[in-house]
Amino acid sequence: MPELPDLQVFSRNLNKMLSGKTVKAITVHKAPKLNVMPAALQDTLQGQKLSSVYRDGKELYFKFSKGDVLALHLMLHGKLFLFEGKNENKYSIIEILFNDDTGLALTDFQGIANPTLNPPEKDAPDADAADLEYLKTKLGKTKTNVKTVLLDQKIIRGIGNAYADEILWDARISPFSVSNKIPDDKVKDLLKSIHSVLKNAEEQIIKSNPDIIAGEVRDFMLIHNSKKKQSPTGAEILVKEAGRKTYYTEEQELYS
DNA sequence: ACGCGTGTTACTGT
DNA sequence: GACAGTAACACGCG
Repeated sequence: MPELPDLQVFSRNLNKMLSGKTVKAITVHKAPKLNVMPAALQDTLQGQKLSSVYRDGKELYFKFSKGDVLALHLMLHGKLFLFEGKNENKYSIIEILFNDDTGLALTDFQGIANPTLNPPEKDAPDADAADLEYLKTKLGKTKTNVKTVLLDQKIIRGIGNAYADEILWDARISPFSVSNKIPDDKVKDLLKSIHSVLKNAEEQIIKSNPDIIAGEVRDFMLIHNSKKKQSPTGAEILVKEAGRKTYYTEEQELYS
């Protein structure tokens, strides 16, 4: 369930806690989508020092001293746990044991969180880094509603269902707006909101959960929040059910 | 106690 | 081919 701001905070905390440690062993418990054989993964990473941990799109990247990267995608329910000695966590996907006998385990009861060794570089910019020209061009090319575009990881990476709603409310654009009908100055607002909503969320999470490495924090959400009935400016919050839920208000302009 | 929720892929239908 | 809609993964949490 974690989204970009959560992952950003996890990555910073993991970087602080783990970088500098050397890999003693990798154990693959259940990772049918892993792109290499478990033995090859172990061979590659064993003995390498963890140089840094960072976020890339919705994945956590663990970069090692020889340049290899292990990417972890948490999907809906992936959770990270630190352990000492032996990993006792249920639903383990993969675990990394370090030379000092501490380790990191990725778990997922659904079994869909997945590791990738040396993932190919992605074309789509991260939400943090997307610029206005790019966004204008991409939106101009599609008739899909704008929320679908924000969620499309091939266009812009890192935004999930909940933050898409927060961002669109912040920009006062209806999630059902037709992408190529949104005027340029509104696209500018949208980009501003992408950056500010995500940044603000990250700050809120750090403030309330400075050491978090798993789970999610969303009680500060203004619109995508089932506990709230009204937006901060007093409009009734509406909910549209379509697989994932979309929360919005009539304050948001519909371009169509 | 039971309903809600998150991402991705794969597939059907228009 | 573009786009919409749906199911599946299967449990933790409040």
